[in-house]
Amino acid sequence: MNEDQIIGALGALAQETRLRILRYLVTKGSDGAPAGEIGEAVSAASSRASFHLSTLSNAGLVTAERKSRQIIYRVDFQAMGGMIGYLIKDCCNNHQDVVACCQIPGKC
Amino acid sequence: MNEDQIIGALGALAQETRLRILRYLVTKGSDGAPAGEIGEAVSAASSRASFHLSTLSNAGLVTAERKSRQIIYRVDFQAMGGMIGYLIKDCCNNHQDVVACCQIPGKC
DNA sequence: TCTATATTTCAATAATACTTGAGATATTGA
DNA sequence: TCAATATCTCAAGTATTATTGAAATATAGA
Repeated sequence: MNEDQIIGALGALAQETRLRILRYLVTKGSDGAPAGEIGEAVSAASSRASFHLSTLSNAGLVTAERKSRQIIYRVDFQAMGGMIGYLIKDCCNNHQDVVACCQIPGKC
Repeated sequence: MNEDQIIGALGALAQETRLRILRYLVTKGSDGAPAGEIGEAVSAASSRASFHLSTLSNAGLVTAERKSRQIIYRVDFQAMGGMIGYLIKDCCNNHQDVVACCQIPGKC
């Protein structure tokens, strides 16, 4: 992941509706969820949900797969891991305070 | 860390100049660096550096301490860890693909 | 083919964020 | 107190992003 991708991914998550969409999709795991259900879950009209879903998709954090009339969105956990790994390693240089927060359950 | 704080922190990092400032400050560790030096390091005029530094500071990701005429900025590694820990735990629910990226050196 | 469903795209508007340069504030030392 | 240094604040202009509702596209089934 390069700097532009990281900035895109961080920017994609730095928005209330999109962060909620991502968290909702995390609960759905590999099943994912269709756009309509996602919009309802985060109380967003269809065009608004679509806009935010494509922002997340452009940032590479979610995938989209058409299944008949619906489009199923899923979290790309590898991409999330890539972004978070970049923050820990490249950005924070594995600083012990950061690593501790990420490894010790209940800490931070 | 609550949702608003996370969004603030993510938004603060989702900008080229600020991400570079943070990375520069990481290399400076607990010594930190004064605003002028930071601005020079990222090729930003003083008012621009000041704007981005206060954005990072408002987000809680860096601290500011006046030392005579200079203001020394430092990364708040605990805050960085808090943000990253939130992403791993609360947001991604400790999904194995995410955790693997963060723990296995060289992975992702 | 017609109709209903699911989602996206578009245009207009509103809200936020970024950059620039000028001027203000804080601190130090002569 | 005065001048120099370091940084911040402000206002104006520009750019980017978000919201809304209407219209377009894609798919499925009668």
